[in-house]
Amino acid sequence: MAVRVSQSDPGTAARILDIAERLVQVRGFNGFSYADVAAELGISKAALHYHFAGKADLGEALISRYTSNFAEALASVDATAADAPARLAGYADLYLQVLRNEKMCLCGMLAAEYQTLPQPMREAVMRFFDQNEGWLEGVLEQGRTDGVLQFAGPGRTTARLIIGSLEGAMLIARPYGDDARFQATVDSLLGGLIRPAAAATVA
Amino acid sequence: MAVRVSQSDPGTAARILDIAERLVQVRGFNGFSYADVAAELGISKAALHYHFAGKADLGEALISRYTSNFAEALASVDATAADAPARLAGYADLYLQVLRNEKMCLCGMLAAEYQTLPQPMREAVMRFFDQNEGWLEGVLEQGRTDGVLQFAGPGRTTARLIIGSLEGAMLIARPYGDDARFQATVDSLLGGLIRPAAAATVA
DNA sequence: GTCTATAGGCAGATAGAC
DNA sequence: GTCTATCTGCCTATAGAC
Repeated sequence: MAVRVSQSDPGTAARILDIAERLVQVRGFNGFSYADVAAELGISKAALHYHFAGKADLGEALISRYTSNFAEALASVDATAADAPARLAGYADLYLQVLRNEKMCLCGMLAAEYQTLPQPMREAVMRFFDQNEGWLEGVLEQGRTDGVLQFAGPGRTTARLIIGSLEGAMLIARPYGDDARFQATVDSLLGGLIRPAAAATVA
Repeated sequence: MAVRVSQSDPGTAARILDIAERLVQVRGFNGFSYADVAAELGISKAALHYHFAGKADLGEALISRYTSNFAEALASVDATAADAPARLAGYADLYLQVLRNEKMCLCGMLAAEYQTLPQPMREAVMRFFDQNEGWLEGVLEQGRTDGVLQFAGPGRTTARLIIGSLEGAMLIARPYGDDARFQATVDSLLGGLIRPAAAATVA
């Protein structure tokens, strides 16, 4: 009694989030229901409401966890990629992995449905993109300073171009079920940012 | 009696399409209902079913008309823009006009909801993107031949980059309600395609 | 072409037993 | 924590009168 968890069973809550996350990434927030999650998890709809009072709460939790997980992935790229070009490639690879599972980026999907989302979810979606912009801006400016990247204007603008291009490339590649189409688009985009002289160094 | 229209009243059908189109572009295909359209048009839901038997039929008609209208807009750009750079700018401006009305591209929105769409709508969505790719490819290859555009690889790949980047930039700019953000992204994208020397004088 | 009325189903959510 | 049962509301769609 002295020591106890302050929340509901993390195992079940996490499993709910896993299922709901995939459903949103495939079908959208307006394209899945509590019944879908309940059926897949093998519990009742009412039990879901115990863990997440309403769909809006579930949605907030989804974005929050997704953003945290993405931050970890970015830290991992920082830790393993040697220079800015490699970090950009690692960033694009995060998107490719999502597309390979026939999913859309969670927040890209929610951006499409933005006008139908409750306010807390809206704010959380924007925070995700803000986080991505900030990380990319840092990589881009560092790369330019190091002389391995080339682009005009502020890094923030090119960061936004990269995010938008990757989200849009995912959006369109998914109907065609064509990962190669996505990869070719990415190569074309990032190829224009890498200084030719430095390109050989990347291997 | 000898002469009569072969279809339902085009006026009402067109008005239904106008309202439904905007609703889909703002809220998504899974985010609006017959009741929304009926209320806005001031008729009953049952009357809608007279013009469009089911939601799927309405959806097909929406994409079909949107694709036709877009083709006309592309022809207009061809007719008014003097060279490839101007045509690319005109193309991007079509997207900006949509974003200004706080809407997403109809087919960009439907691409997000792709997995929930009936098969005929899926095919129509892809045809829209195919049309865009074809037009852009022509503009790009012509511009490269004329020495006013520069890009590596096949025109088709850069065409896909442009479509994806514009769709993605719209997708993300809309939550922020920031047209300038979109425009800056577009400038950054297209700026990399225009040959510096050729921008001022040709040959 | 448009209406009212309604069918039949699924949505998100709650009450209360266990 | 999970259940069954149920509520209320909205959804797409249809029947039949006008």
